[in-house]
Amino acid sequence: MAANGGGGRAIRVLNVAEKPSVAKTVSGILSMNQGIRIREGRSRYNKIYEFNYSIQGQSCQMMFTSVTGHLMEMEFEGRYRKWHSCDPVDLFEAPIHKHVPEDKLDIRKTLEEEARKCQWLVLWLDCDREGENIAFEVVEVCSNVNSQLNIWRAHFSSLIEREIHQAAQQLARPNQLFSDAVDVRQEIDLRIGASFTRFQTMLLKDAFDFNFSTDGRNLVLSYGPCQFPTLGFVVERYWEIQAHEPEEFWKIQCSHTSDEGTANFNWMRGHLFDYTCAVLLYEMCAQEPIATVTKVRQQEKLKYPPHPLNTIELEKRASRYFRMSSEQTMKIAEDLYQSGFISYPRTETDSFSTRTDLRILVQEQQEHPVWGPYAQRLLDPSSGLWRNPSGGGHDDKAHPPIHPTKFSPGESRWSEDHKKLYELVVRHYLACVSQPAVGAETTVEIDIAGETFSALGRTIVAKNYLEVYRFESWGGSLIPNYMFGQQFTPTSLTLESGITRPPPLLSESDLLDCMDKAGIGTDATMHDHIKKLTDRFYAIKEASHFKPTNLGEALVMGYDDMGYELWKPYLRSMMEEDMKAVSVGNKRKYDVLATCLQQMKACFLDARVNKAKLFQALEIFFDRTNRTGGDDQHNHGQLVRKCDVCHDSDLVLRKKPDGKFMIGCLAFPQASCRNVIWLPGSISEAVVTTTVCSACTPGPVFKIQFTFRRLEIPPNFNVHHLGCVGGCDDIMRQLTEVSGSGYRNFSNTPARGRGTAAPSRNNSQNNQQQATCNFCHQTGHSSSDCYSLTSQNRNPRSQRVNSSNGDSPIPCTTCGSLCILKTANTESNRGRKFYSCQSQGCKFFVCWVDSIPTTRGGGSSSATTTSRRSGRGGGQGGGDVRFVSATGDPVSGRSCFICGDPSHIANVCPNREMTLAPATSSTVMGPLVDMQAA
DNA sequence: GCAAGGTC
Repeated sequence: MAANGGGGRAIRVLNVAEKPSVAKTVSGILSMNQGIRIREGRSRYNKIYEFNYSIQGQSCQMMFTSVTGHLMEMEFEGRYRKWHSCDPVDLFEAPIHKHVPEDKLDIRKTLEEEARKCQWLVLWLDCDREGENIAFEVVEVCSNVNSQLNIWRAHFSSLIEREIHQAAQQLARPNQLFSDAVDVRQEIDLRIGASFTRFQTMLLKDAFDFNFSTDGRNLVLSYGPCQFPTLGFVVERYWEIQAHEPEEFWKIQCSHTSDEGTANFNWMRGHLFDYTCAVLLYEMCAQEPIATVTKVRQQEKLKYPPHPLNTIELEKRASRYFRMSSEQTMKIAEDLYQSGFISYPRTETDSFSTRTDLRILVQEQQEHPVWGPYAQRLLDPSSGLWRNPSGGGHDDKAHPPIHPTKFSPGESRWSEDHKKLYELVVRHYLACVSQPAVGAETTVEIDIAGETFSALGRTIVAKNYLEVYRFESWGGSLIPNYMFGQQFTPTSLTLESGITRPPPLLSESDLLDCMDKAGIGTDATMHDHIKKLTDRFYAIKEASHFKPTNLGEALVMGYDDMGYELWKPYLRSMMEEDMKAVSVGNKRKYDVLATCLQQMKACFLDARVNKAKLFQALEIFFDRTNRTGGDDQHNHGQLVRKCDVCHDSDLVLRKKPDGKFMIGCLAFPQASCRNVIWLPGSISEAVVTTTVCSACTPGPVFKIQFTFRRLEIPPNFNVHHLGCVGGCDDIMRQLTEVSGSGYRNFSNTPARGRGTAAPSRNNSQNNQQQATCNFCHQTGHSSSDCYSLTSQNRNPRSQRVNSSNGDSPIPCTTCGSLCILKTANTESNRGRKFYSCQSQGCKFFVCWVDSIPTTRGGGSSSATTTSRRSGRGGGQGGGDVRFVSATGDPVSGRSCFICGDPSHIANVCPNREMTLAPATSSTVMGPLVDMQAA
């Protein structure tokens, strides 16, 4: 800032912070807590601090107050605020303004009163884009009552004495570009959110019988650029789980027990999906089961403490360690912050400023009965426990990482959640400034018949931070000592099977992670978006994991079927990039707004044309109602043109309760305009498009895509017609003459080709309450639980494996349910057929059909119901059995190592059963041979 | 009855 000349009369300076706590702290620092007076403001929370200060030699009488976040809200003007006042598409252009909402009026009043008395205004808002935008809101309010104000911006990134004084002495001007970027976001969020929310709510709410309780709340099917991608993550994972087809794999497991203990050796190949290959390798090992130690490596390993805590980490860890929801975490954290026990809880920063006195925070914790002794050792230089914390690379330049600010052994008013969260913040902080845990690791590799196995042993040499950070552990076990070149016989060598499992549903921690990576929401709002999913009945939380409801899944499915990625995070990411471009001056605010809104409007109109996709998706899960209010969009109407009679309101396309279409003035019946165009009664569908008629004036007159009922129009007319009602369209005129208008049809002639069956079709097709399934026509389950619906019809995205129609199911040897023949579509096994249990709880993989033993010479390659696992592996016929590979070739020229017969391999040897342990779900062949005894 | 962003 320019110097203002020294001395002279003191000027009055109004200082405004983003929150009361900052006003208080900064006032304390600048006044050095001397001569400070506190006045009440109009608002209960926002006090006014008065003190004297000198800025670049200029004496200042400082008035320091605050707002509470944004002072203003963006809103549609007048009639557009009412849901039925306009077509939702109008919201892309409807006039908007910023205003101070009711609950902020007292803050505005304080600012106005103070601003009138001052010459300068200094803005101490947070140093981020939102802060800059709030700064301009404050400027607007203050300038309205005092246009002479000299306006300055203080830049500070932490509430540290030196930095605050520096900020006060180096005032700059507020940055309009930063603020513009936020204006862009606000406007886009409002227009997209309101238009899509009204559209889908009015379209679907009454059209379906939502068979869940709304707890007396009004059902709103909201859309938002943050909430929908958050829902998208939940649904996508759910689909991934549904699409998962378990695949069996095989691995060789080796263990060795000596006087010193047991070592479990893992196969370096991990596991193989090819059974035959695994058996071959296993046979080789089992035939020459001498293990030779090929490598012994001992090294020191460090396990580092976590980075300092930011909001997302706090939420994730509270969810993981205590199963606390992010919403509850933030509520408790806010309370702890308000009462002074922890620092500001909404921060992206995960590294401490070098100027922070880290030790003083530890000193305070020395008194604690549980972790106090650790804090004492931490401060003792001879313990060597201290370590300057490493940073995680994030810095919002406004707040430090979350850390304890005041010692407490636990307050009497604290809930269990308060205690847990305070303990987490303290222990996390102590861990951050501690040395990493030290472990001694021993890796031993052995070779058996050319196959490599390895075992890991670990002992913890120094726990260090793990002593205080009880939430983390570092498992490890001792293994016997081995020497390079040493040979031994394994205690057990088994071929084991496993089955690939689908990923779990998203936990809150996973969801926060997805949002963080995709840039959905901010640290202060992420938990709100998650909560919104449950509030809107889009998702439920079960055992700390999120699962989409039918409603949530159907909405995502509907948009997905339209081909839109409105439920994916890309839109938000693009907006974020545009905002950055605006904030650095690379793009202009109005250009970004215009482009984005134009694209979104086109998308909205497209979505409306394709609304049948939404209906189809919801019909899968819910019954249709007979209520005509279901398609409010049509009842309200889509804009066709400005009314050419009253010249005030709009002419809109409407669908009447009897299914006929008409175009009427929006002013009717409230106002007197009765302008109406009756459309042919033969129309089955009509949707206003974005195409503007080039002939009709005054424009724009939007063309309408009509669909006619074939039997009700002459054969030489097309059933599809892009028509205009402005007077230029001869086809429309002829069709109106031929089939009459909807009005005449309604009163005189019953419409042809129409019955009352339409609603009942849906009722019977989708009634989930019935005991008989509407899809497979079997009793005992509803269609929503029908397997065929789950795997194919209901979710077109889970067709990674297709059920084969032509083959009969076989009984499951595990659960008694039915196993059905499927075709794999995985990369490694594409086209192979296999049996798999259809029971959701069982998921038993039976076998690859092409690997099932066949009778030599019989030539049959058809699938049998034999299960390898059951030990009835076709081996009853003695040596008359062989294995065939997927290509039909013999897999090996080797003899059976059990009986020596060259016609088969050991897996199907008739003598094998004598050596087999009873089949279990995880161990197939072992322990095959007790090697020590052998 | 709509969004997301501040914050109390």
